[in-house]
Amino acid sequence: MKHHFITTDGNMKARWMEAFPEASSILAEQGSDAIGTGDVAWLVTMIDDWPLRVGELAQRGATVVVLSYSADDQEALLAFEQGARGYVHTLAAPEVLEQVALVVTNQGIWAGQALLSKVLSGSFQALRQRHAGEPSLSAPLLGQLTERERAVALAVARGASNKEIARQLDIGERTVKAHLSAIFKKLAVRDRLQLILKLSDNASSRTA
Amino acid sequence: MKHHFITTDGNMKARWMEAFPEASSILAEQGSDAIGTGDVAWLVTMIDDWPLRVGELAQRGATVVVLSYSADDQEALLAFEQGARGYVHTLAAPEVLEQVALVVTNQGIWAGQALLSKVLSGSFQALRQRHAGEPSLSAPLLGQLTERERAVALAVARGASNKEIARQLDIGERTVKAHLSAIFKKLAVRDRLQLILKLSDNASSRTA
DNA sequence: GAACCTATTGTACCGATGGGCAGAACGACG
DNA sequence: CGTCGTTCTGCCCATCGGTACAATAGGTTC
Repeated sequence: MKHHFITTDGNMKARWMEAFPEASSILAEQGSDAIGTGDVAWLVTMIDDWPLRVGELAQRGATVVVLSYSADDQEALLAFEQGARGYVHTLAAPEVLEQVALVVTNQGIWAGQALLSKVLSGSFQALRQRHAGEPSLSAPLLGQLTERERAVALAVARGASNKEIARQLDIGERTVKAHLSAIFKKLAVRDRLQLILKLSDNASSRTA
Repeated sequence: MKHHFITTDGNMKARWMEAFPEASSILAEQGSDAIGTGDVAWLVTMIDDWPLRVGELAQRGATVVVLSYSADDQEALLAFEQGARGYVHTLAAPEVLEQVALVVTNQGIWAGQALLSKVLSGSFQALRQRHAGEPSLSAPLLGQLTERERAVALAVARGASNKEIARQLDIGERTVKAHLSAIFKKLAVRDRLQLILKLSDNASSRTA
């Protein structure tokens, strides 16, 4: 496993050498033939078509880390979209670079804290909606319920109370509870709150 | 910061002990009281309601890593959806586990390569849309709330109970109720159910 | 300083919720 | 015919959720 630093001028930063004394320097104009599967390619964003290069390298089986002077979330996401495994500041300390290498070569990713929290908190929502269109999650969710349970589940998803559901379906409130208990168990949620969240996550693509 | 391995049988794998000699073993049936804020909770998917446990632990401020025998993207996604910071194979080597711990305790996430490309490429488009449009999904709604009320509202939107919110914000359950009453009045909803629906409605109508 | 907002917590009440235990009716399957 | 799954219901009980009626304390505004 080798380290390659791909730059526009072929100049290696001192701290790069410090972190990886064996690393090679590659000019952006050069081809990527010297980079093999499993190698780590460090690529700076000074290169005009760096996103393309990232994709190309990732395709070849290289582990790509993008080095950027800016801490731009959009840029980072673009990098990851192209298949990069890491996104680090160009001026990162040698110890950090070693840490990054350790992580990315072991199936991890490396990105800034701010970006990660965004990805985890916000974008997963959208991603789940994307997956919801497939018959993988949404259909099996309601599909594993009986007809009556499904009716109750949908009523709950609208925010109805047990009493309201009972009236709507013309059954006793106790029966609604019974159905709900079955639903909770089947869908592995603890209460109607979680059920709403679970359902709305998978239904928003169809109701919206 | 402690490491806790939560399993169905209480049996710790040898490599777990190797990676974290100080780690404790917790039975799935047991409560999570021994796990504190900042601790790392390693949770196996053998546990029936592991998604729920993940959410619960994450809510408590623990750093959750899901251990699974299968490398299932959907499962991993579910894990992260519930607030897990890592998703790693149950049979991962001790060195890998240590790396995972290092990453997740530093605000990083850990997941398999295949999933990451999916997640990040999806997130990229989601973030891009979001940044192009309004700054926040339900900004107008949350904007009329105080900082504390907003925190409570967001916790409710995740499906948290009053007790969980109290733990999370380190305040009394009674105080949570007080904030909730204020929220209900301001947003003109009758209960947390409607609040969730109102917040999620606002989110989907904007992205659609 | 008074008025006001915010955050915090208390006691108490009551309806809503979830589950345990139990039973009955019905259709399907073997 | 017996078993199983589904639907429906009863009673009881523990907990949760929301609110009314308070109080204390730290800020800001006028």
